[in-house]
Amino acid sequence: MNPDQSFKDVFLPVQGGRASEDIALKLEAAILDGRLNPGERLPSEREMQVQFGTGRGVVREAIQVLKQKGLLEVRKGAKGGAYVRRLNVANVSESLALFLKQHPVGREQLIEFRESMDQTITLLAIARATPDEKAHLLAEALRFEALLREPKPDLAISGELDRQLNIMLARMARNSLFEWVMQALQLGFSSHDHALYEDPRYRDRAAANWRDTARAIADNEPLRALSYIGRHYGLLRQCVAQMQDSAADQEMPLFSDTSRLF
Amino acid sequence: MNPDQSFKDVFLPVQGGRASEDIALKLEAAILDGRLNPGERLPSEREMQVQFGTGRGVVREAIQVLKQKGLLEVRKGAKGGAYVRRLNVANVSESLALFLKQHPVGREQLIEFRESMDQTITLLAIARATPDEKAHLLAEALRFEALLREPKPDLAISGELDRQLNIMLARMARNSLFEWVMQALQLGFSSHDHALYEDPRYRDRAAANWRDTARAIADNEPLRALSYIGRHYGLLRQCVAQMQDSAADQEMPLFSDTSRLF
DNA sequence: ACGCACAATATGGTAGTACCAATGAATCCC
DNA sequence: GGGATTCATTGGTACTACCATATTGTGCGT
Repeated sequence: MNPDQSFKDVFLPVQGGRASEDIALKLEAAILDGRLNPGERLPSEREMQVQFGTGRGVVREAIQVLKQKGLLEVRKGAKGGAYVRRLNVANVSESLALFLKQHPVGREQLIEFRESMDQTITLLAIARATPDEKAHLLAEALRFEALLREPKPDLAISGELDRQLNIMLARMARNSLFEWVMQALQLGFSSHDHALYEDPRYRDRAAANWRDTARAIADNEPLRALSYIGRHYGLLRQCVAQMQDSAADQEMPLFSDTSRLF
Repeated sequence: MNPDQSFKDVFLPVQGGRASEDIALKLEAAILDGRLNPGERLPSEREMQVQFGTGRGVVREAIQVLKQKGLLEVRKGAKGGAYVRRLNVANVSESLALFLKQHPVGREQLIEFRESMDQTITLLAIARATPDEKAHLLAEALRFEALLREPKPDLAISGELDRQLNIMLARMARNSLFEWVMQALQLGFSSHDHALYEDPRYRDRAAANWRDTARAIADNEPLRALSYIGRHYGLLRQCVAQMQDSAADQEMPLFSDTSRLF
């Protein structure tokens, strides 16, 4: 098949009703099956307008949709235009976070889910990760612990490090799905863990627990590791329950006036 | 990240660069915090065009984005317009499926992930589901088995029933996250299970195994249930491996997982 | 020849208008 | 009173013009 021909096939006039959707679907299909690769640049809007035989508006709307999906990146100015982009988990996380905002899930459900994932991840990591990786995880856990023992630890940095530890562990499980799901959950809901390290009463215990977990993994002790995982989530449950109690009087104001929006 | 939430600002024209994004963010925020509820209708495009002080194009683009996100549903004609919609898992599944199309994950990784989820789900379901639910699951599993024992079973119906069984089981775990994640995975990747029921050599065994699993759950026998779960995925692994052998000439690279390290 | 300011150009972003298409409601005719 | 017709509302599309911005080229001055 002539690559030029297949490339030009993407930009054919649409006949159906919803022109912008058709164009978006054509472009998406072209990207997904490799006729358009990440980094490549689509023709300019005015050019596509001609090649699709439509107005510029529908081309723009199609580009908007694909941009929102994370498939395109649009730049202004000369040599600008729509560039094919490689998807990353952030798009899935965003979609998931949006969904969970309309379908609020209980804290306990979220903790429970993550706990079960972490258990599996830990077992897989012990079985599959290299000794170097395990040593590195332990070293990072120790660094994390030392950082949290500072008199005034930087919570932003420590939160990021905690996130990194989780991702590192998930990666050691040698199954991208665990890594991605954990990442997606964390991107939208790191607030709970944040609380754990904010409170000085839990901070040290949580950090020490991370260290023990990493050591158990490095020592190839699955049951001990699982025990520490359970302890981590036990602390988390205790912490969020306590925060909920102490902040019981703080009431969120209700927004019920739709008239002010327009 | 921090849009100005002063309520009066929504009346004013946008001054920054991306007007359509601003409008989309405003509307999304209004939907998420309840100022616009599912079923409600937004003003017409021409009306919003005036109220936002912009052209109609940017309003349309904003609506397109929110429609793509699943937050709006647009109808034509009189009494048409943009209606606020309640999100469902399908949007997350779609996003996940799109991501996985650009980051192909190995069959084994997918099976492994689902197996670990199913194990947890099964344990939770045994502990939490009512006897009625367990009896119902068993009844459906028996119906499923009977259907697959027909001389020429309808694979479309049986596939749907298998999906229903999985969702039912996930629901019995009393944690929506498991249900949603399983649903999201199934919506995009039911092809593997389909293969299991296509091959007559595996069909009967897989169906009988579903029945045994359901019975073990109904009998509150967690270890036996886990054993059957393992057997199910063992069959699935064997089946897809066999199909891969028989179609060895058709090679598809499953590992493009060469993501860079940070 | 070099470098910096300035102009030209390409391209997305926005505004505005006009018209088409579909849909539901009001109206009219039998 | 009921069915067909007309009408108004509203999204869908086309076209044009202009603005904002970023890259590229050009020319002037040193």
